[in-house]
Amino acid sequence: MTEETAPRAAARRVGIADVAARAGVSLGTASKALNGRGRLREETRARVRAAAEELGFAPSNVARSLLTGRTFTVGVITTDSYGRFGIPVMRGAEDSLAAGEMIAFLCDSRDDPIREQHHLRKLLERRVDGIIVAGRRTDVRRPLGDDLPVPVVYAFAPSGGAHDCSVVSDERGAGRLAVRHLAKTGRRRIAHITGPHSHASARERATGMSEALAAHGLELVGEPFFGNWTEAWGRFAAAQMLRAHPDVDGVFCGNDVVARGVTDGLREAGISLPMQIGVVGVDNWGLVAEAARPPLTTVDLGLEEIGRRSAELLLDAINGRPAPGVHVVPAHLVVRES
Amino acid sequence: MTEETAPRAAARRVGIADVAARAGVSLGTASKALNGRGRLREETRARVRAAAEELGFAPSNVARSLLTGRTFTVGVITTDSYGRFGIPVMRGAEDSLAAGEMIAFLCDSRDDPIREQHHLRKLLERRVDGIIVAGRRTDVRRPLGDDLPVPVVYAFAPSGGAHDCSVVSDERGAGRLAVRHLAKTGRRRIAHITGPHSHASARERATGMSEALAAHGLELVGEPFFGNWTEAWGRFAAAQMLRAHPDVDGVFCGNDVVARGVTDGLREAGISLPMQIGVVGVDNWGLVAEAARPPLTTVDLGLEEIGRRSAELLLDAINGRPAPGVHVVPAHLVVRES
DNA sequence: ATGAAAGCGCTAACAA
DNA sequence: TTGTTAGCGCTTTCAT
Repeated sequence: MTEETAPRAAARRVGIADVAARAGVSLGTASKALNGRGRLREETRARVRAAAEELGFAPSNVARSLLTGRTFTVGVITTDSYGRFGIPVMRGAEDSLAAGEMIAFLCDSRDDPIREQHHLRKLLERRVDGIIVAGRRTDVRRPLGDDLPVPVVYAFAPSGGAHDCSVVSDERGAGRLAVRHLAKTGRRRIAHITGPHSHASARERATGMSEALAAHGLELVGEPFFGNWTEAWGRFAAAQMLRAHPDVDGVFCGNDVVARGVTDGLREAGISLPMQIGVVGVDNWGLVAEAARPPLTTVDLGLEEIGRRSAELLLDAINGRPAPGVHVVPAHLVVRES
Repeated sequence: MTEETAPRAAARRVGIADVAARAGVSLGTASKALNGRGRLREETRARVRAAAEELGFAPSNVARSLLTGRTFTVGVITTDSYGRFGIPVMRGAEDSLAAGEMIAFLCDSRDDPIREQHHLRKLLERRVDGIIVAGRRTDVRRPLGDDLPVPVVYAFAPSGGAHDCSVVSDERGAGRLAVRHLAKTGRRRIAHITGPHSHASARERATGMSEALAAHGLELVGEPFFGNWTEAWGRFAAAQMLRAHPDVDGVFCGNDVVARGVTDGLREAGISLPMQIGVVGVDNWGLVAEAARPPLTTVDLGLEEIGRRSAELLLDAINGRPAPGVHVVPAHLVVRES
């Protein structure tokens, strides 16, 4: 067998005992030195640290956890297969967690309650310190379970449980921001093209829109166009709208995908954007908003911030300071060219 | 304090000792009963199981791990912030891992080696059984570290390490499949619009394309259009191409985003698709491919399969059957209307 | 300032 | 068939 093909021998695991031996101290002393506890001579501390360094010692979190009862680990259960909403939320959560030296298990429940319970069990067996449940719809969801031994924070999709902690986006605020922008840029005849009426987000955004319209002394042109969250629907509805209300000068779209369809539909109908009609979407989904012609002005729901807040609230709860209730993360406008 | 506002008391953790007590057996017996080892009367086994069930007992994986040295946990380090490539790979990996009752820690290195080493250390401290490193470019990457105490599998971005195990997509095969499809549907004057020449994937796909063209006795029309992975580039290049070679009847695009730009560019130049020109992309990125007009025929690189294979190979390595080398996952054509 | 020893929750070898 | 016991790798009293 040549050097070339020989599999590398697995490195033996170095324990704190090895470090202690090399530094010529007892096991307990080594522990104190490495963790900065107890009273030790600075020289000893340094010697131990050096030994640990040389040996490439990585303390076993599992042994430590067994003793302390904390794993510095949380579980994130996402219902949307790492989709449009779960991803930014996860990224934000990881951000906050890393700051607390914690790390996250990722589980995808695919919206299946059975799978969700399975993952819950796996997480509990691993003694996570807490759990974040990230949904994909803004509609209220059933709690993960009752009487769980660890705190839970619901992100994006709020829990229906009375004492639960949820972090959600400001859907109404998004509608208000969008319309306020249209009004401020001089649009007076505003229409609305959005997704399914069965989605809470579509309804809430429309409600926010109505509030803002009223605040500006405006009225919606025609009825809202409820449809689905596709570009094709956006194009179709834009054409229809143009036929029914040729004098529209602003369109608030329920999300960016629809907005992109709307811009395409309008442009292909000979409208010049944003001169004749202003369009505003919701989501600030880079890929869609930036590829649209013109690039979309849109409302960012702050998904990453939802993730960050969720993780922070979870850490607080883990540390004995729970903050039950629904926490709303503000939305903000991202102005591009539409 | 009313029932309504009282915070729910944290449920006390139930241990195997509680189960044993309730079942009226010793601690060791309870363990055997629950794990199906040793010789026990079936009645006893049932009694213990029942007790565990009633108490909602969840065995502590951390205690078990300390003893057995296995955590049934792996780490996934992704370099692309859960982006276009990391996500499907992760989903596939989770798939395979769940089958082995394993669970994954997710870390996002953001392509920063410092952050990567930090995460590596955290994972090692938690005694993961193995690690998957998911990249975002197909270019070769530097190994995670040498002499690591656990097996590592590189997904998508192969490792440069001689004894390492990598799972990659078949970029050349993708180019070949695309051209073969164009040729089979009667296209004879084929052009190529793609991303940056600096990307290995752009070069490899072009190479595969050339091979397939040669196999069909065809020659590329003009030089390949190297640019960037954007729709705007696709539109621009399409117009340019049309001017230089008005008789083109097929375009192989380096990816779906470019392909979508190309279809828009061609359509807006008055070409009817797919009658006059056939277009094929690469990626099968649903969002893009399905929203294009017409929906894109494209090559799927099998990203989820890469994730699944990676996890399987990792599990094999963990179980003492490493399979070093570069494993190629085949691509396949997805026919839509373009 | 340092060492010795107990114990976290579980499994497995050995005794009964 | 069941009970008893010795650790897994570490932290943390309590002695020294």
